[in-house]
Amino acid sequence: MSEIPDNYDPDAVEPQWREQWQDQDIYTYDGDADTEYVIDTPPPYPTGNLHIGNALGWCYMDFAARYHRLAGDDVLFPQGWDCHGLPTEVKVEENEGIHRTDVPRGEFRDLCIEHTESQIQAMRDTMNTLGFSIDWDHQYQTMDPEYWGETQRSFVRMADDDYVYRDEHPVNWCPRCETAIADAEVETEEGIEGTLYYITFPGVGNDDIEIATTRPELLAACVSMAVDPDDERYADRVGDTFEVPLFGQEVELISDDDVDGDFGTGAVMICTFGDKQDVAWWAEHDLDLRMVFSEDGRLTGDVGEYDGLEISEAKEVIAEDLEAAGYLNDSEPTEQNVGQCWRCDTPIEILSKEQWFVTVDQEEILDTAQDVEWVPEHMYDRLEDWTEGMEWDWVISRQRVFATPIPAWFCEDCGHVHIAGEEELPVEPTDVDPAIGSCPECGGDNWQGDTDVMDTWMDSSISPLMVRNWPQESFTPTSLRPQGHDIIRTWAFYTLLRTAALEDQIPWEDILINGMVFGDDGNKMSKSRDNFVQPEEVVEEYSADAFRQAMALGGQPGSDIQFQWKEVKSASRFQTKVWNITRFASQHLSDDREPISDPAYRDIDRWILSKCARVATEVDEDMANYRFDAALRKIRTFVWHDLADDYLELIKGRLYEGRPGERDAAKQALFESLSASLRMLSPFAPFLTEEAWEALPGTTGSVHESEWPDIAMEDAVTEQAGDLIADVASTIRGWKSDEGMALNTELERVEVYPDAPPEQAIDSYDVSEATNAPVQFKEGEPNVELVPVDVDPDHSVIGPKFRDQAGEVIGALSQMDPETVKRQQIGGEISVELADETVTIPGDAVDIVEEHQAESGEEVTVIESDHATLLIYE
RNA sequence: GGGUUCGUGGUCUAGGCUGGUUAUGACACCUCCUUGACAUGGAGGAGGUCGGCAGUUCAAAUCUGCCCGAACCCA
Repeated sequence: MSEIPDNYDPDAVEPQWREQWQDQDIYTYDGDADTEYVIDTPPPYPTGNLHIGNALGWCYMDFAARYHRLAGDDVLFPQGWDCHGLPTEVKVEENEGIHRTDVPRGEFRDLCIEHTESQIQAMRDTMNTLGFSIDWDHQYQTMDPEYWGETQRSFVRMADDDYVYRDEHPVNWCPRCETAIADAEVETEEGIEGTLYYITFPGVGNDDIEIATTRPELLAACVSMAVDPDDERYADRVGDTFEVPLFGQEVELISDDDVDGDFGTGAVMICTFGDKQDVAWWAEHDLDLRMVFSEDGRLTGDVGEYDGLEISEAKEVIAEDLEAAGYLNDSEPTEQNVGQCWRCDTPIEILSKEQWFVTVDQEEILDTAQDVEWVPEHMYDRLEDWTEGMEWDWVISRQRVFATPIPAWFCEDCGHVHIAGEEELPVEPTDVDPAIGSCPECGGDNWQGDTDVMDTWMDSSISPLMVRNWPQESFTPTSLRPQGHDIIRTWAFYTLLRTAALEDQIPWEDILINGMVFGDDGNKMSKSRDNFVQPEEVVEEYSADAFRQAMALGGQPGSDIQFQWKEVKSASRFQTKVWNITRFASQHLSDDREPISDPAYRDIDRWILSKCARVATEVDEDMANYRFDAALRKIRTFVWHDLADDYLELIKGRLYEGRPGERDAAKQALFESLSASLRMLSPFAPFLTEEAWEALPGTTGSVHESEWPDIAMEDAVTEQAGDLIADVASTIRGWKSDEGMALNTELERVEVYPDAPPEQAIDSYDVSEATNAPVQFKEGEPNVELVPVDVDPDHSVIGPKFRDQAGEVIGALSQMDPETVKRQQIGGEISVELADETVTIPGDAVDIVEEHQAESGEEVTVIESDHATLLIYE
């Protein structure tokens, strides 16, 4: 016996274990076990705030990590930080009141690093609060030279294999961030209000033509015009020449299938570049290149008086001038879709720039993706759609500062481009000259280090390699990649590409896509809707364990879930229940209890152990398949209903006043089933189960270092017997409650007539104790009137036999007198009269529902329970 | 416009792939009950045309098609 607190107080318990676990290093990865489970944890952007959506993903990882540890795997649960990027630069500029060009590059980088470190600390705190079993010895930051040096190595190797190349090509350009961005970083904003202008292009030696455009500011970049080849309005105009209004260049009308004849006037101008379609036409028809935008989004070059105007200004001024000059015929409001920078929502432009690219080999990426197990399966479709729709290679250079430097130099004398050798990495080419010394082309030594840096996805897309200690160790795929569906086209896509290119392997065995977390009102969480919940709030009000359970039960992994306070509340109640069960057990168990080799188990002991064994097997499978919702539900049902409601009540008699041998057997089964329950529950509620584990006499160490239950006690016959006993006990309990009796009211006797003859004699000891009544299990029929009350046809027998007559047969059966049906059933066959014939059905095609009824005046109460008829004598 | 997912009592959710009695559980609601782990508990109850329409079938929440509605991705 031991004394443990009456109440479970998570506010006191959780912080204490949090600290203790840190000292104990219980989540440490050994690295030399036979079976491993390695998580390619997402490196979040250090925003300083781990929001509830992140928390859902981390809960899933932690459930998997803790489960695999119990299952005996050597688990690696690392944590990285994707530090580089524009938001930090902007934040630092804001905080310091500077522009990034105001200070030397190195100094600006240092400010970014300092800022990032404080942000990481805040997020680590939240992760620890929520009890994630991260191995902090395996932490990485992409801004550390040890990391970005490897990003550079991956760049160098991919350049050697011709995946990386430098070229001039149109790229998406954010004029605010003043950098190239990849397709994946462009988001299309729908329904932007714009104006559609109808503009006359004077014919050169022929009639004028009218085009419609939303972007008059691009007239200076106009290099051609196009119509649908099937458009009869322009059938004989293709090949004619026209003069671009205001700017004067002459352009030719061409035809192309991609022109939408129904839009505007059916004629469009082609500019370099208004959008991707322009790029396609430009390439296909070998048109001129007229770049009129600067990197900061102003008109420049051959634009005459409009030089220096911002795009939006230029649009207005040029429209006015067109009108004044008589070229503008009409204008009307229109809705358009605009590509925007995903970081700052600025409409992007397309500029032709010399940049670094990574080849997108669609086939290689899809082959790799197909070898990965996608959970849920359909998420693979998203990747396939995106991959097949890729038109351009991945532009990886960015014109920024806080990112991995591109390890390359340009020879100022001859223009030769030199890429670093692996041995000189990590390298900041703007600070040092290449190891090669003089230029291999011209022998000069005027090197200009590349000031461009890499897309941050170049860092994070090697995360599985880095987790696997690449390149020191040969790469074997990690076990799990968890991530949100919003970054399938980026992180998942790039990682597949890179691992295939660098190591010709899959990056991970399984990819688990988590859904989004909505607010309690079903809407997307937002501060303005006042449905915004921060994980810390939930911990404060209830507990981290309750939060984790609510996340698990929100829905099956992959689907979006709704955060619900009521789930947290019910989880919290369950924890109280678990605590009380543990408290009860601890009152009866002692630390010096020796396990008995051959306990004198009664039926109900074998029953709870058999159930427990089956639950452990089922939950094991659910956990392995990432069905955390189903797993936790099964554990809860078992603990609450089988263990607490039924088993505990049934063994109280033995525990309080049983003979020693039988009492010890009950103790042993109680210990086994509770200990197994705590272990199965520990991935979901690590704090509660650790506290309970410690309180439960007979356990040692941490529950998180224990093993998955292995109870070889599954036995269908015993379960059937136990189900009957539990059924009888709870039926009597329920009846007493209905009758307004105390639960311990003494009864003269209860006779039990099982519906199906049990395969073994039923042990009535515990149920008699629990109900305070001698319970006798009888064979045959009770000596009370048995009244057939209903006919229950078996559709699966009658259906196939009578096919389209089945409905009629079932209808007729239900009209028959149950008494008559029963009499016939005893003879083996039942004849059923249909509208115009009589059919015979086998007796086993129906069940007769019968009720036992006490004849009036008898001193007995008859109750039908799930599995038996009970005769209660008071 | 294309693709994916989803629609189950008041709310959230399981089941759906593999069609067959009374459709799971939680929260809320109503009634009753302090019994030696637990009133943060226990016993019982009410509440559903499984989005709609058609089809396949003896039989559809489940399979098929169309429609309506929602979310996400892409154009």
